[in-house]
Amino acid sequence: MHPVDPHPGSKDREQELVLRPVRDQVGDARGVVLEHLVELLRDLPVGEHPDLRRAREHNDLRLVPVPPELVEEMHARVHRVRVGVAGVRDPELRRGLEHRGAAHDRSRNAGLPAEVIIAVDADDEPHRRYMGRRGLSRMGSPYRYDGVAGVGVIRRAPHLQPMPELPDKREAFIDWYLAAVELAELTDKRYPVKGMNVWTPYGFLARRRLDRVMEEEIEATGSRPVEFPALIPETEFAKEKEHIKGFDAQVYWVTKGGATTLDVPLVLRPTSETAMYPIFALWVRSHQDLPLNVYQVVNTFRYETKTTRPFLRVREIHFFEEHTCQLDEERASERVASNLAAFAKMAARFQLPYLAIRRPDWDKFPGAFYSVALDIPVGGARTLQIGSIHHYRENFSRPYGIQYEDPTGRSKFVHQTTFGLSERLLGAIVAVHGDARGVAFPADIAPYQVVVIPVPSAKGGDPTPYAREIEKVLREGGLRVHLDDRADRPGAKYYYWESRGLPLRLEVGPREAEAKTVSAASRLGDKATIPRAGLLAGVRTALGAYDERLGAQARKAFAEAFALATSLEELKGSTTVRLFPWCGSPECGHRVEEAIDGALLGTLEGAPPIPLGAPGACIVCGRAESTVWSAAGRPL
RNA sequence: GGGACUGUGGGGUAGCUUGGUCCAUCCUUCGGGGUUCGGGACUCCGAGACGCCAGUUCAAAUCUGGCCAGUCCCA
Repeated sequence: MHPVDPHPGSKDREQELVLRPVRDQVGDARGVVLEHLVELLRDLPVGEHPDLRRAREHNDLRLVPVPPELVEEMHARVHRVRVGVAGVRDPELRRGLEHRGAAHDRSRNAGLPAEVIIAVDADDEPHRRYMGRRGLSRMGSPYRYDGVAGVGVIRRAPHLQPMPELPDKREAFIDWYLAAVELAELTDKRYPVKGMNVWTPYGFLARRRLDRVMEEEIEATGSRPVEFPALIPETEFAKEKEHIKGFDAQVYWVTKGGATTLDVPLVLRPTSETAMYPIFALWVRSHQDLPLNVYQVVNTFRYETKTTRPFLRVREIHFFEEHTCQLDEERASERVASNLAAFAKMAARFQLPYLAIRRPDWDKFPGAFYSVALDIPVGGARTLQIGSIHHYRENFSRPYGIQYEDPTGRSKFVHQTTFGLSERLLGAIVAVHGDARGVAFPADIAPYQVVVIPVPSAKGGDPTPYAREIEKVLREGGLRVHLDDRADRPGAKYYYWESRGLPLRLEVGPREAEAKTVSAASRLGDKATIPRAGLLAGVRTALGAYDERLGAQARKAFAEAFALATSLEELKGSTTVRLFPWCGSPECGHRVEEAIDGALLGTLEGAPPIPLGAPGACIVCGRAESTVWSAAGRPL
């Protein structure tokens, strides 16, 4: 009998094996096992055995035929591995292996996270080659049992098995982001059109919260909802030259109705200026019709050529767009300011710190007089534009003929503004608030603010009625609450809801039922006991405190995302978004973009996000007059 | 727009170099049973895949072509 350990190792030994660091595949428990075996076999005189060499190179020892001359060697090392049979369906073979003290039955191994088969065979070439592929199941009677030396299996220590983890947010942001979004089930990206994803119920609930906040805050400034059609005739679309130039490459065309080719091709709106403005020309007649402030929340379409990502870059965009017509340039500028103020209120509800920044001329919205972008830092020097506000002056009103008669009877063109936001906000909330456990929603956005989790116990009786009572009180108090009464273990539910960003979890078990309390735990780990008597107020307080902490955390990270740059050198390979004085000249601006290998985001509207004095000499040309604090980064 | 690479159950993967032992591996997931429940339990039974279409071949997950989808790099 060879020296494979016929007796399962002690608990301690198993744990020792399991606790070895996973080599490179996060969450791949098999990696732990393989690492161990690689180690075992590291010193084997592998010689010219290609299979073993390959196995060693690829760290894949799962199906390695071991040449006979190495058998003894190997077994001398394999003693630390618990040996069993996995995947062996042939009863005769299994019995044979079991007889040699080498097996557990298949069913006991079915749940294993790892399976390592070390088979030894001295038989003919084809046999040697394929014996492993079918888990040895074909190695019954037709083959010589003597050729099989053993099948190695490492059992896990169940409570110590590493659970799948998200990629590191700092090291691999985009991987983390995609995994977090997927884990939270905010979207289903398996829809077979690139850049067009399905809104799942949970994701839709979050989106609807975002929409509500946007609608409430914009309506508070006197804007009213409208909805324009999705298709725009080419003839209208083509009226403003800069605008079409900017969107030409990314529009979807509708060229046929049934089998008939359309006389005038239709554009699927990439944005709605050209859909609305011919109608605005009809709506606006006199100065009494102004201002015209309307918004819509619709889907727009852009044929993105870059890599699409859920919420961040999509081809069907869930778009909030406000369009206004104002009496004159000054009133339009005031509207821009009003939009900025409205966004500040929205952002406060999202707990999102942001940068309002005026884009350089070469990066403004196609057709705009100027553009103010809303940017957030998302790690390193990377930034994400989450919205924009544009002043159009008369650039659109002239080609579209949007004129009014002023009080003196003179005809004038309106000055227009727009304000755009999208589901990128949801991506931003994920990006900013999410952590190693997944996404974290601010209370105003969370699909559910509170989830009640009953904690059953054999001795304590059924807590469900009490849990229902809690749920009812909170619901009647106006909270978005959900009772998770699935037949799962409480711990599993905790992880589930944390990964989905739930702000506040209420644990309700026999102890709480007895004491007439609930135990609350926030997404940030804060715990509290809330008395049943003051339940609603207590929950509200906890939610408020959670939001406050979430916001504070975000503001801290926000401030740390910026650093002053005093020379072009410092922009190169920068690991933060950089702030610096800029003279405003395009030449200097482009030098900045080259240096940071990204974009000059523009000039700050308002105070810098970190304390800085008055801007000094331009970072590029050294001119000291009329410089402005500016920012550069690498847009995502 | 140019180039390279990839596509295996719901998710992640093994197998592909060298076509055959593959009615395809493992983890997870899902359905059912038992047992359990205060931080991802265990256990038993079961379900589920070779992107699509052609071609080569006695034989295709594996080779070839086209399409579709995706990723990366360059513009």
